[in-house]
Amino acid sequence: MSSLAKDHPIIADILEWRSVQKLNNTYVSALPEDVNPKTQRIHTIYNQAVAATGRLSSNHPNLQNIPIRTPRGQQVRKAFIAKDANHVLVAADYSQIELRIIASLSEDPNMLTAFQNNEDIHAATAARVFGVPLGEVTREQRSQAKTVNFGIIYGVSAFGLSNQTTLNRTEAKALIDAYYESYPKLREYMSDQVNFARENGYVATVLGRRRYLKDINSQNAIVRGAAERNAVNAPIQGSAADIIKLAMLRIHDRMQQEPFKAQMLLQVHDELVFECPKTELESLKKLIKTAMEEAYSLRVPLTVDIGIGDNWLEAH
DNA sequence: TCAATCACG
DNA sequence: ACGTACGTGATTGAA
Repeated sequence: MSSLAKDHPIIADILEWRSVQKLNNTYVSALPEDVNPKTQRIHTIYNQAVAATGRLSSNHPNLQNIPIRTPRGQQVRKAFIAKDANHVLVAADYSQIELRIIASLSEDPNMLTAFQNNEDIHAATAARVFGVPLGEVTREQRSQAKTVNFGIIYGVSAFGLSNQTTLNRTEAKALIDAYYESYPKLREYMSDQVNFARENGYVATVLGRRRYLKDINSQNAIVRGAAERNAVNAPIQGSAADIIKLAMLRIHDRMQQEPFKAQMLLQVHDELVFECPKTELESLKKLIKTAMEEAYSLRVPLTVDIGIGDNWLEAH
């Protein structure tokens, strides 16, 4: 709760101490213990049947939550390096895959147009909800639109949005209302998902994987509300998981065929990390980008950003 | 053993 | 009037 930081200097000090403590105890001190003496590498375990949406999860150690957001955290990520000077790390991540999926599934014309025109979706959303030209969107407006875009996927309320922003509850409600005015078919799609779940007891991803929602007709409004948010979120998060898994299979197949010496090392929900001999770099990049972008056809393009580096931080 | 906290998407 | 943003895993300290 950084909101109290201005009330007394000790608040900021405590928060900083906790953050340093977290980074040290969870990563800096712990990860060296996980280095396999034989391979001199850290090996994680990917679980295919843990997450309710169909995502992978990672443990022993979790390599899907390596820090990146703060400068100290970035120093941790920098420690993940290619095996020698002849190799680099390649990081390939889907751009806005969950919003593209909701645009495609809802068939909302305005959101489809934004992605088909390859617009900055958060700026485009801000322009619509605040009724200003795209070029006049302020940093603050884009930031608020971004928060709503993500919140929508989770089923945020005006209360939740007001806690997440500087907006009060009335302003947050106005923003959410303006959002649904801008993307009218989103609301329709979301209520269709909830109704489907009420009648069938489950929702499904693009590949047909189901999440059963036993509480969707609960008498308890709190429990029912959570299930309703799951009904909206699970097909989106789960379809993204389906799509990256298809991409991983295609990439693996093609790497075998060629064959490439490069290795697929990590999956972090919308990102794949590879270790690649520098000699293979250009052809591998092309393979990855094509396979990921063509893994599954939606009503909008899927786009993938690829970065290269001696370490995982630089590869972003 | 469990809840709180915080790291990630 | 009610409570109130999805999915994970690791660490910590109280019960």
